[in-house]
Amino acid sequence: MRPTVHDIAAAAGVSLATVDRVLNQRPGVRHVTREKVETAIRELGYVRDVAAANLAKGRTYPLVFILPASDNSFMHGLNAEIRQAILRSPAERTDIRTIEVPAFDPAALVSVLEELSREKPCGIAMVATDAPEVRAVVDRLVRERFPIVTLVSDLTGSLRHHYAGVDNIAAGRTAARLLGRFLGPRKGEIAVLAGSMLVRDHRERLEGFTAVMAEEFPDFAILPVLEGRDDPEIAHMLVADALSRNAGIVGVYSLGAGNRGLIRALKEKAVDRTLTVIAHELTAHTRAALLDHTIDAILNQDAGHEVRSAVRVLKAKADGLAVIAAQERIRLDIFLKDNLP
Amino acid sequence: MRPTVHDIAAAAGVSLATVDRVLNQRPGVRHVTREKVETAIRELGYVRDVAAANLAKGRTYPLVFILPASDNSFMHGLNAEIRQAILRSPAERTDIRTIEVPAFDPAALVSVLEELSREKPCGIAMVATDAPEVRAVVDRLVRERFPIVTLVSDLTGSLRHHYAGVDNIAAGRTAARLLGRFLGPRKGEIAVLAGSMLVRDHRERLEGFTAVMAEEFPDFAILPVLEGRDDPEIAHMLVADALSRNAGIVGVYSLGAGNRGLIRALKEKAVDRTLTVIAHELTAHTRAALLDHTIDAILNQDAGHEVRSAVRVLKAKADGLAVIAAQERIRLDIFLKDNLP
DNA sequence: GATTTTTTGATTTACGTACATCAGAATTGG
DNA sequence: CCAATTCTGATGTACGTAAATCAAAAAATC
Repeated sequence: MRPTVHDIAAAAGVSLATVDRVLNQRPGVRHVTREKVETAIRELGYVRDVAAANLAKGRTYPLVFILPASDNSFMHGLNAEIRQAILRSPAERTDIRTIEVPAFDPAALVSVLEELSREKPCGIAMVATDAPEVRAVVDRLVRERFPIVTLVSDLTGSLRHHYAGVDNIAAGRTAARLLGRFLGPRKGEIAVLAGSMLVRDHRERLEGFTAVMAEEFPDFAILPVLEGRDDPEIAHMLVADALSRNAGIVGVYSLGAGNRGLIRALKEKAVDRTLTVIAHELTAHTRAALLDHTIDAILNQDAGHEVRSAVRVLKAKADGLAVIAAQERIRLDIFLKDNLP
Repeated sequence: MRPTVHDIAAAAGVSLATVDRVLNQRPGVRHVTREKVETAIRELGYVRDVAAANLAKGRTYPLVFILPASDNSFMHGLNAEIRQAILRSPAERTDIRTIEVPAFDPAALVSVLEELSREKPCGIAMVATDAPEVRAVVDRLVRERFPIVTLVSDLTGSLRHHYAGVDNIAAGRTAARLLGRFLGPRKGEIAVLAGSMLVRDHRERLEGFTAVMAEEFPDFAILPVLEGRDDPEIAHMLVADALSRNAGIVGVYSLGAGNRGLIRALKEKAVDRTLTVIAHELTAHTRAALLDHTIDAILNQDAGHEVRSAVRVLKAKADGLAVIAAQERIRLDIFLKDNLP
């Protein structure tokens, strides 16, 4: 049986009230007495029963998710997963709210964070825009003991407690190796379609991708990056144009969103040649394209896992508890035609 | 605020005691009264606060994990993860025990299950040996309302509530596509190293593998399966022998354990030729081999996820609650050199 | 209609913790 | 040594549920 407050009161030779004062850092305990209690806590290995404590306190965990107002299927999926988490709120004692901020707008993000610092939710999950001024506020909030996790996109060198997202450099490297190996001895050019080089995840994917291509598959030439702004129309235009003008393209890496346009361009322009294509994010469109061999592999991050992980981590941090690191690691999913969920 | 028992008592116009009788299916409630209460429960959307209930009941979840006594690194890892889960028991109110049974021995498994049916744990997780007599007991236990999940290896056509493991046919298919694509236009023979064809997971992996090879990469000839009994020594001998005698081998698929022996054989015999190798299970050895290019890809199932998922599912089933299906799906991890954890 | 049986209500205690109150003890300052 | 202050103990209530007891009411049986 795990020890209770009564046990530590008895062991320390003090009353329940004193134990309570120590546990909840209330004033009015002499230093020596506090030490006695803390010793007993350590020796008996007492850990507060969080469920009982939450029941007594009527505690809920007010959490805020800050998301960019981006209209792409990944963000829609992320939103949907947050709604699912909200549906589970009663059982998990969470109270989740989302705030939308303009995408790629550090100032907007900063002002939202400033405002939240007054409101005092017990945790913040944010899709970070990677800018120094954002890092500054985040670091300040962390020092003020706000649990903060970054979601999907991390904040370079900040003090955030946790990052619930994939390692995008590793993702880019993986894409490069898959593409290089799939292409084998063929030579040629490789087109890269990104959303915007202003986004950290895209920059990192590209960085990992070019690094491995250069190190291990130097026979391929990487064409200048096409920036599709995560928009299917623009992506379609850019890719169709590139394919028309350049017969030497043997591979495509799409590291952002807007894959609907990419797929359309591939179907129009690449019927005759065999192109190897790797894309990010599993959606209805990319799934269909994988099944009909338009795409060869899909790299994916599971938004549901990311949201659930963020919630678990924030709750744990709010209670000062440890997390299971392996459980909270967000994995890069690699989907081929054969292992689709 | 979510409704409590008091609210449904008031709404149904009955006393707390009656509500309690209905909720905990105690006798002594007239049919009409029970219906009134159940209507109120539905209309108010009442859901029992599991934490409070467990506190009141002093409930713990006695769980049993039945594992084969196999001496390979995957099973050691699985055991280690169960020990981790046992360390978390106090916080999770679980009470986990493991039972070892001889591997591939349906009779032993059946007798353990029979015994457990008397002991009445609140859930059973088992690495199933796929035999009709095992299925028969499992189905009987499920009908007697025992929560049962299969772990790592499933039980064909049984009524088990859940399978916490990967889809091994999909794993084999994925291995085939990776191997086929990595090999590209090269032709040649492919060696397959398995543990034993008596194990369902190995059979399924092979089935998936040969299916995709035949459909999509018919230019490769698959050599007769080498059965290494998951033993590094035997594996080493078999693979070394195959490589010596057959210069046409271009690829190797290792779908079982004993990869230490495989790796040794590859380093001895395949220095001169470029072999493409795909193996299962990420261990210290396979990881090192992936990093030094002896192995090209590793397929993996995360034992930690499997154990935690099994525990979550069993607890939920014991309480008659729903699980988050997407969360409990065990994914096939594909590791290249670049996305190792 | 009286009796037995079944159903229902009212009340209490408990789980482990939080939090508040008040009285009494120990300590400190003068 | 007394007063003021600081600490500590004792006690009670609460959270939402479980489980038990006993009395009272309702229904079923004869």
